[in-house]
Amino acid sequence: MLRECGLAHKTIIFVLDEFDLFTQGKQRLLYSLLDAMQCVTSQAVVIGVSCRLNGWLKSAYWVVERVISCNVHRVVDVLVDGYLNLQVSVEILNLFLRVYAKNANVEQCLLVFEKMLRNQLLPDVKNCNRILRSLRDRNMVAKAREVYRMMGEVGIKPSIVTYNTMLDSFCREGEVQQALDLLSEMQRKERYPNDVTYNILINGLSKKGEFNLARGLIGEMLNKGLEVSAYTYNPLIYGYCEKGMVVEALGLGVEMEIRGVSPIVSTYNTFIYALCQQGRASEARQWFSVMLKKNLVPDIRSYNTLIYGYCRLGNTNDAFSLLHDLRTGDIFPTVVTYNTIMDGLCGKGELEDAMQLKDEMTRCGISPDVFTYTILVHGSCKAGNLLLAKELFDEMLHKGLEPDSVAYTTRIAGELRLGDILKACKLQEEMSVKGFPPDIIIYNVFVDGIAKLGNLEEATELLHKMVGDGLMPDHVTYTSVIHAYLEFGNLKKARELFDEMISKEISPTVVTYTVLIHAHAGKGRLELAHMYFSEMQQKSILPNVITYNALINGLCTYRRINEAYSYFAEMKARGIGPNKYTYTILINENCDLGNWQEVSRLFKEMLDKRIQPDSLTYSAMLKNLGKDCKSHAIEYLDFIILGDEETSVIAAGEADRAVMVHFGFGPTSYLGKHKSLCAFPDNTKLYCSKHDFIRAV
DNA sequence: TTAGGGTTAG
Repeated sequence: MLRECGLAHKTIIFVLDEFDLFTQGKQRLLYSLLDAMQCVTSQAVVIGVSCRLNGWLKSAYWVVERVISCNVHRVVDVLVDGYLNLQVSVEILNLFLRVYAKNANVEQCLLVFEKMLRNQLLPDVKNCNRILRSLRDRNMVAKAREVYRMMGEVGIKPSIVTYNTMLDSFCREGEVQQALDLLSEMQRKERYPNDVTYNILINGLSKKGEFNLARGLIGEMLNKGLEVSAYTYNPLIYGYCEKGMVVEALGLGVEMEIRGVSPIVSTYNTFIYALCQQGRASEARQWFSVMLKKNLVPDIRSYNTLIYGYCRLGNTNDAFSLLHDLRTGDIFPTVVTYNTIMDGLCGKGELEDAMQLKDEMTRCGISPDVFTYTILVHGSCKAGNLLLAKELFDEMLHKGLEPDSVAYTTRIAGELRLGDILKACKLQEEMSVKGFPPDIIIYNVFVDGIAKLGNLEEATELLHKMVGDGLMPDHVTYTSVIHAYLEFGNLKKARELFDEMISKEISPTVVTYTVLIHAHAGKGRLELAHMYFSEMQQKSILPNVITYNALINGLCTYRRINEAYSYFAEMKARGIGPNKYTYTILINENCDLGNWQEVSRLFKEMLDKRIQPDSLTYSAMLKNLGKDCKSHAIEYLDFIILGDEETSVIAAGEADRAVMVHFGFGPTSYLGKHKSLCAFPDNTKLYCSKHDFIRAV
């Protein structure tokens, strides 16, 4: 049964018989023995080792796991001191290394490793690799290098796994050159790289943006007849996507298929994420379908990513329908799923719906986390409901959730928006105490907040003072102050700050140029606006839809509509899609000019492009209608409303207000079921579906 | 390899 097998000083070593070990009674005995002996004497140690030849390691592993879970670490000392047969000691110590590595206890791993080496006991290379992997996962590359060196010194021959782990460590640190050096060393030692080696290097190179070198390695793999898999292509695809090079990424997808390499779920998830980030949710959805056609099962990440894509576009309806889809499958939504939709709702100003979703997730057993609260605090601030923001922040604290720097920053930005600089400063001090020293973002929040409140000099001072905290103002800091000066009408001072920014070699961005163009064009300084517009392009800073809108708006304001139209054409030609702002600006101008046919054409064009007009678009169209005409429109509205159960609650007399209430609700479904909306003074008709019309009015 | 904080337009 229980055999005493060695007694030295106060140390007792027992060996358990395999048969007994697996009976429940014996397991209990072992536990109580461990407990008891630990209480009686700290040096009392139990090691159960099955001495049967078949499967003895498994049983011993089981015992070592228990010994470790009972914190009887001193067993190691007994073993290295040589109380047991050397061979058995090494085997058991290897088990300790294995269990410690499995428990991610790097400190104990290193301790055992070093003790073994000091006593000329050589650990198995597999366990050395386990230690190296733990160190890699903790980004302890220097220590990993030391272990690797010690292995060499005592003559533990590295395996291919050793090399691959070290290569991965170097790559994760961004030390691709060191990785390549090690590759040469491998080849010198005739340790030939395998597919994993190449995959790791391709990953490292892709992260550095060295796409051509990475692609070259794929070529090398093929030449050597090594297996090229999705794990080879994924890092490269991910690297391209991260740089926004979706065309190249998708091209690699095609290349994979040609070479007979099957993409896996994560490959498609990468495509989906990249497309969603660029606002191309419909294309992302197509990849989702491709995945299904290939009998691959989308995971929660696929769903979360696509939901994110829809939310980015403000399309929360499709996001909700995906939430429903995944529930009907075997996949369960996570806190990320809910947070994503809640952020989408907040972005549209639908705070109440977001709050409801918070209740719903709680009912489903998913606890709101710091992200959830930050999203809602941000949403409440945006909606101007600072009281709710405070309540939510406090609720987060009461639940024992620790706000991180993002949560604090969000709250501070809210206080500043409402003008409470003192409260903002207090929160910032609290943040510092909690170990979040001011970063560039918190400075930018203060600079922008203070500037927007009209304290321009104070903001400028803060911009110059942050250097004292070791933080350099960046393009956002300068853009904020420049923007504030422009808004308060001091164009000259704004231009001076812009020059200062350039002289400090802080590169302006499209946002910087856009605020300058917007202000100058809006104030009739069209030549300067044009100057900035061409200057940015000389610097390869590409204008976006907002830049064009700023220009078009200025040109319209100063009745230079032909030039406005030529920019309108230019942006389309450059693939920059006009949005609801662009159309509203042009519709507004054409209404002022009485070009009703053009208004009608523009309105139809935007609906055709599935761009949802909002209250300002409709106000622009309705503002110049004669009273008769307006009442005609409202009569028509009544006619439609009366036939519609859902909206019939709106009293006919309140139709005008109802118009405003229903503006901007959800996506327009322009189904081509035309009905006339209203007639302009020259009898031009505006057409849209009944559905749109109700939304509009 | 999915979610949150800072600068832009009607």
